[in-house]
Amino acid sequence: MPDNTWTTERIELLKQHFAAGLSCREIANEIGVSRNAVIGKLSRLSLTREKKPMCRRENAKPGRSRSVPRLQYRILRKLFAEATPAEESDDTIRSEQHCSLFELSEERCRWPINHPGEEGFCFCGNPPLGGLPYCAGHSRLAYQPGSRQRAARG
DNA sequence: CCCTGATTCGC
DNA sequence: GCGAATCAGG
Repeated sequence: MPDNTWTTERIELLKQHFAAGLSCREIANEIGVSRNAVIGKLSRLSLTREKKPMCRRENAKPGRSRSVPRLQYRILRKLFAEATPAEESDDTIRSEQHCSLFELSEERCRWPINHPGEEGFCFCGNPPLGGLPYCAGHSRLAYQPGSRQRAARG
């Protein structure tokens, strides 16, 4: 399907879906392109939604709002994600001896796998380094300054 | 954290 | 012209 980009047919679909009130995500999913592609094309066609999906710079409240740090937090998150692509993750570390909370011992790595409360939640269980609660790989992970426990294994 | 639309900028 | 990256907000 992805032969040519923005054939007249696709532009037609774009306009129709846009007129139908579909979100850019849905339009993109329907046509088979990325969301940014849809938005970019719409902007190029001067078809931006000038309605009120949200107002830019509407925050006129003094004091009660602290929406500044989130922006930087988002950027930092992406920066770390890029700066640490091949970093050792708990997914990379082979933990063949997963154990539950009650099966933990001094001989088992206490690194959590998956999110607490989740169905697959357990612990690494690998043999730890001397004096440390984690195995070699997870001890290294624990010391990573920027990477908190990104235990999301997918 | 997720999402949205809008703009920028390298290709 | 295209769209990923980024920005700006909910």
